[in-house]
Amino acid sequence: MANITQVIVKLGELVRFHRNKAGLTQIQLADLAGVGKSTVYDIEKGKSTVQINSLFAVLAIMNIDVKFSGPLSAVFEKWSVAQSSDK
Amino acid sequence: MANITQVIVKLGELVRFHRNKAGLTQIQLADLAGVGKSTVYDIEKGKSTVQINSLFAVLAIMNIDVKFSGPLSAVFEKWSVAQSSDK
DNA sequence: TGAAATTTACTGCTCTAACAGTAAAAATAC
DNA sequence: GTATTTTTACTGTTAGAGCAGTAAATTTCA
Repeated sequence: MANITQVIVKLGELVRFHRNKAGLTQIQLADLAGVGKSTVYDIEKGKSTVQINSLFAVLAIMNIDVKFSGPLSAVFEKWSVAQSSDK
Repeated sequence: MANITQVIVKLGELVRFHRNKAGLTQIQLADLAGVGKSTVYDIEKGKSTVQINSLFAVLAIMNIDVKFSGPLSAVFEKWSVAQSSDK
């Protein structure tokens, strides 16, 4: 699953699946997420140029969690908390 | 970590952290990812309107994995494979 | 089957993301 | 300390995302 396009398409399918199970229409989800109906359609269709705020707004409504993990995630997490306690 | 803005800001910090550890400048990363230098800057700054293809291209270079998980992810996975074996 | 609801696929319009270029600010190296 | 690199923060331009409206295609359901 390296290909970016495939990830986005799969993500769209995941959104649609959750929306259907939730019994929502695209328009209803769009209204809830505060985006246009075309945007929901684009996301489900796997359009790669949607903006992350639109995507994340939709994901939040569907309770779909996003997790990013790099090879240095653990190190970053420690560094991150150290940063916030700096003066 | 519910707030979308916070997630995006944190993501930008994660990218910057990985980039620094990799010893790359923003321009080098931008060239590798095939995006403009401003886009890398925007991502690291936590701009919420970057497009997912730009973001994912950068994440791929940094070997940062993206995982989406909703309450129905397991069900979706089964449904997904069932779909692909349909005629 | 046929009617209603939903999705798909267009439309034009507006707004802005992406971009390279540049310059100032900050960080790093010497 | 100064010079160099890098980052930050602007610019104007261009391409296209977002959007509501609409209509056709599809699905749902009685």
